[in-house]
Parts: sequence; structure tokens; C-alpha cells
Amino acid sequence: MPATIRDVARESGVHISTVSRTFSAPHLVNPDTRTRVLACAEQLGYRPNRAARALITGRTFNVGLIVADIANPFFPPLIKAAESQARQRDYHIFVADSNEDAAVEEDLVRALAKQVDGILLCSPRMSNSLIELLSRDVPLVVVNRQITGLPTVVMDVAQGAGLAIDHLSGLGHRRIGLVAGPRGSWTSKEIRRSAALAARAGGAELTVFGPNPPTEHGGAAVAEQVLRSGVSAVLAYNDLMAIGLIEGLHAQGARVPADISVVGIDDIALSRLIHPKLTTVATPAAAAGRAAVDMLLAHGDDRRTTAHASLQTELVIRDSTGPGPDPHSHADPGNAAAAAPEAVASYAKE
Amino acid sequence: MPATIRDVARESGVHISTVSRTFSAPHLVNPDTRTRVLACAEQLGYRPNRAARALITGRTFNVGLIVADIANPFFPPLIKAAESQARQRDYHIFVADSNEDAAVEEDLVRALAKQVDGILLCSPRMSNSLIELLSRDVPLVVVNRQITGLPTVVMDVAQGAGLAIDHLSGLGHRRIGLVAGPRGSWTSKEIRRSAALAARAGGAELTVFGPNPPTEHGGAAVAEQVLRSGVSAVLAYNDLMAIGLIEGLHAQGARVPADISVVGIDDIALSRLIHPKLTTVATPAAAAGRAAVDMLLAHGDDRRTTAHASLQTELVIRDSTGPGPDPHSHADPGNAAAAAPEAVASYAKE
DNA sequence: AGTTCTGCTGCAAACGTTTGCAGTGAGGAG
DNA sequence: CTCCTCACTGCAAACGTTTGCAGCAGAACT
Repeated sequence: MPATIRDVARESGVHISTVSRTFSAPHLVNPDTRTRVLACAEQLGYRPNRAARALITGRTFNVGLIVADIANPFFPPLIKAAESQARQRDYHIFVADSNEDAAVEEDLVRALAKQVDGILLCSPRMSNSLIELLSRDVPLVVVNRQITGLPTVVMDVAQGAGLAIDHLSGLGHRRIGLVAGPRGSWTSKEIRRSAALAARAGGAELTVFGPNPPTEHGGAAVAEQVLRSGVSAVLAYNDLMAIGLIEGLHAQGARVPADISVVGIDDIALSRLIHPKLTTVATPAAAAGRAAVDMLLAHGDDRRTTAHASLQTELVIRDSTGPGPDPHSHADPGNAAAAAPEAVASYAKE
Repeated sequence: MPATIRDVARESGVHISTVSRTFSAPHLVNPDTRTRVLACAEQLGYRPNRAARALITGRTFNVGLIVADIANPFFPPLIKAAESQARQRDYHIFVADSNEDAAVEEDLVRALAKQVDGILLCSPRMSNSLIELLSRDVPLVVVNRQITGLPTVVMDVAQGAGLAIDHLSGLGHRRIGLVAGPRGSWTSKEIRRSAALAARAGGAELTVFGPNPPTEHGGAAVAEQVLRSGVSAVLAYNDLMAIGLIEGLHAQGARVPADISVVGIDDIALSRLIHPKLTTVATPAAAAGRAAVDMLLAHGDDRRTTAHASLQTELVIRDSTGPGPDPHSHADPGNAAAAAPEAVASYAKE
């Protein structure tokens, strides 16, 4: 029913190849012919069939975008930026949600592979080796994970976590908790690594809780354990967890930041809206989305270019952090000792 | 480079048509042959090329999903549900963001039309007539707008707005404000219509502010005007605006709900996390996403089925609403009179 | 004048599938 | 034994493009 290239050809009295060239290689056709063809096309409402084009050129002008959880407010700005950037280049974006599940993620990559020119893998939960394997089938750009040999875009969350810990130890906190993210997360490992370093440098002790689901609920669930452990400040894997944690702490009767300080990571819109306003590490999600699309598309034909982009993060100090406890009245050491094994146990788990 | 149907045929010693049937009409091929073909396909990593399939069948197994703003937390749950529902039926979803712009929206529909089997138009900003026009090119399901002659899924926000106003007038509020949404929004009109009705029934006066951009910022921007108008309670077009409004009111020194009550619409995750917890009308976004996909896909070949789904909403009373002002000490009537023209003016605008 | 070049256009093969039709052989009915 | 049916499989056309090649006219050289 819709007009095809043949209809336009017939109407404008030229061969279909000329019509084709009018669209895909305008400089090869006589200006007069071109305007005539364009007029007919316009009048017939002709739009090239992308499936047919894809069939022969092998390029679909689509890109896939796989995220762990669309409902996590960290992702929408990234998706939005990627979509807009892609659209500017006449690309469209398939968005898929892996539900934080590595197996689903793999399925999605495989399913999408045939109908896209490349895939943006955001905060993947798969193993590196699987990702490398899949990248042989379809161009991949990995966001929020460093993998040598593949193009990647990461937020320098290690730097950010370091700043956060420095901030806390600077406020006098000597026992700091880290609420880890989900199991497969590279970011979570990075944060832990960097936080541990910074804690040591600042003369503080770091206790790790997790892994946990990276949601508000995941944060709330660990609140009691955090409180029992006797830490006076906590860095959470992301804002959502930090917010959940604060809720949980309030529910347990603790005050933030008077009794315990909390720092998040991401700086989602939400973190300015809760009470207390969240101190957090701002990550440039939109910039990452744009960079990833650029990288995928620049990439072009020469597959083996493996660029790496590392985006700066920034500590945003708001109201959820305050001075550490008075050194003479701090928590019962027995309690503290009890907490240590937990930390070790969860450390070993991942 | 990737395996084609021909490779599988050669490997398993059958004709390509048999391979094709193995996948698209398994009952037509001998079980033995089928298993052999499947084995070869598996081994070669064969996946049918959807573009080629689309070319001949005319079905792409893709659907488009256009929203006004991905970053609006109302949409992600809807998108997530739609994506999941679609994936269950082996469909994939193109997500696009119109930036609240009707012209962009039209472009997106046109661009997507050729490569999807149908489009979900969520909270469109286009005119009804344009939507009807476009629906001749591509099957459309409209979400959050009632259009006769097209399949639609709406949240019964009129009912919800009525409940909200009843709640407020029940609390003794006699002068209620309505912070309207964006210009092209059907939902905003519905809310206004229903709120006006309910206000009259409850013996309250309704003052309309807007239209406004449906964002936190849009809500904050109108705070001062709301305060000056002397209303003691406000219903906002959505939670985001309600939250922005509360921020704005706080900034002006007003307390919520002591000085002024605020009700939102949507019940986004956020509304439970701010302080005070927001009283709001819960809309079933995920259910709407699923219903819309079902409708589009059930639709199938017989184009002219125009189902309508109307999803129940529900008032969730939290902490941002409280009793109305003491009748003897209410706002300066001169002030109130000054506010009325504003309302009328903005009413006429849309 | 002959030759080459240039700018444009047509021809036809190809991309990887699906699908109506025709062909095959085996088994059952008469 | 013959004929019909049935279950399966092969054949080839089609879907709407792109693109290498060839053709053709006229312009610009020699």
C-alpha cells in the first residue's frame, strides 16, 4: 500500500536506480532530475523502506541500548541523551531492560544483534569474557565498565568515591561503611577499591555491606545492619540506595546527619528533593550517553578501534553529611568487633 | 559473515525453504528433519535476519513507543512494562522522546512508521486531527488521551482528580488551586474539567494556574503566584510539579500542609520519599504499558478494531494534605480578588 | 576529425527470507 | 494392482532496495 521506489520511478519517468540515488547519493544525479524525483516522492508520500535498505547495505541505522533497569532514575537521562544524539544522525534506538539479570542481558544482545549496527551496553552484569565473546557478533560500546580491547565509556567513579571518603574522613569519621552494589557491577568494585584506598589514607576503617540490589529497597534493607555495625558514615553505591538507607535509618530512629552521615553516588534529580538533601557524587550520565553513541557511530567500519572515555565526577556536598562523632563517646568497641566479620564475609562472597 | 539460512540448508542437506519452515511453521516439517536442522542452526549460531523477513512478510516485530519525556519519572515504569510485555511476544521496542514537542512527535511517528508494526503514542502533544491522519499510515495506540475511532488506553484521571478535590473540600478547604499541565495535554484538560465539577459539588472555588511545563521546575515557578492567590490547597497536574511546588512554597516560607495542602497525580516512587510524603492520585502506569502493547498486538490484521481501556486510579493520602484554614482567619479578600483575573486569563489561553 | 573524458542514467544482480505451487514417495483403500 | 491421500520437501518468485557496470550523449581536448 505505501509508495515504493518503483511508484516514484514510474511517476517521474526515470529508472528506480535514479530514484535510489536521489536519496542515497544525490551528487550523482542531475539537479533537474533530482528536483523532479523529489517532488514526486513528496507527493506520493514516499519514504525509503529501511528493511530493504538494511538487507542490501547491511546497515540498519538502528542502535540497541541495554540498561539494567529503566526505572532506576540514573538511566533515563542517559537514554534521553543517547536517543537525541542518535536521532541527529538519523539513527533510532532500541531500548531494552535486563532487569539486573545477566542471562536476560545476553539474550537481549543476541536478539538485537541482527537488527542494529551496534549496541550500547550500560552497566552490564555479564562477565567480561562473555561480553568479549558477544562483541565478535556485533559492535559493542560498554558504558560503566572498563574492558581492555573494547570501546568503553566510564564515569570516573573511583575518583568520586575517593573524594567522598576524603570528605567523610575530613569531617572526623573514623569508621566508615560502604554499601555495595549488585554482584556483577564493575562500578561497585571500583568504588570499593578506591574507597578502601582513600579510607586507609585518611586513617579510617572501611566496612563493606553487600552485595545488594541497587535499589531504594536494597538500601533500606541494610539499614539495621549498618546501624548495628557502629559506623558513623556511609557511602552508598548509588543515590537510590542512599535514599533507601536514609529512610531505613530514620525508621530505626537514627538521625541523618546528626547520628550518621550518608553519601550517595549519581546525583539523580531526586537527591536534591529529599530531606536531608543528599550529599553525593555527581556522574555525567547524559554526557556518557552522548559519548557512547558517538563512539559507536564514529567507529564506523574499522571495527578494531577501541577508544576509552573516562568522564569526570564531582562531589556535591549537601545536607546528609556532618561532623563525625566525638572521639570520647563513640560506639561500644564490642559492637564494632562484632561487625568486622560481617564485612569480611560479604567481601569474600563476591 | 553471520550464518544465513543457506548455510544451515547446506549443512543439514535440505532446501532453504525447509529451514525457513523449521522456524516459521514447524508443524509442516518432519520431526527428524526439524531436529537436524535445529542442531545445525544452533551449531552455526544462525539467527533469522529480521530485516529480510520483514521485507517479505511486511511485519517487523518491532513496535515504537513515543513519550513526551523519558526523564519524567512517570514514564519509565510504563516503558519497562511495555518492553517486557512486548519481549514476551518476541517484539522489540523503539523508544523515542519528543521533548514535549508536537512537531518532533510527528517526525518521530513518520520516521518510525516504516520500521514498526505499530506505535504507542504516550501522552501525545499533537492535535487529534493530526493523530488521526497519522493513524492511516501506521497502527497507533494512544495512551493518556481519549480519541474516538482509535484504540486508546487512558488512566481515569478524572475520577482521581475528583477524589482529590473531594478529599480537600472534605478537609475544609474552600479555595482550591489547580496547577495545570502543558498545553497539548488531554489529561490536563480532563483534570481541570473534573476538578471544576468536584469543586462546585463540594462548595469550593477553583483557581487555575497555567498551562505549565510538567516538571519540577514548572511547579516551583508557580509557587509564588499560588501563594499570592490565597488558595489553601492545590492539586497539581503531576507529582513532579507538586514536588516542585512544595519546594517553591517552602522557599517562600510557607509550610505544607500547615499553611497549604498539596496533592499530586501519578504516585511516582519519589512521592513517598520527599518530606512531607505526598498525597497523590496513583495511576497504574505499568498496567497501561502492558494494556497498550496488548491492544496493539491483539489488533493484529483487522485494523479497524478500536478498543478503549480506562484504568482505575486511586487516591493515596499521605502527609502533604491537612485541614483547611480556620474560616475566621482566612486570607485577605482583596488579595483573593486580585488572583481571580489571573485564573481567567490563563484559562482563556489554552 | 578523432579521441578521451565527464556527467548522467539504465540494467540487472544481489541481499536473506517467505510462501504458493508442484513434485515425491509411502501407505491405505478399493 | 491401481488409485488416492497424505506428509513432507523442493522450486522459484517475490519483497524494496543498492550498486557495479555499461551505455550514451555532449564537451573538451589533441
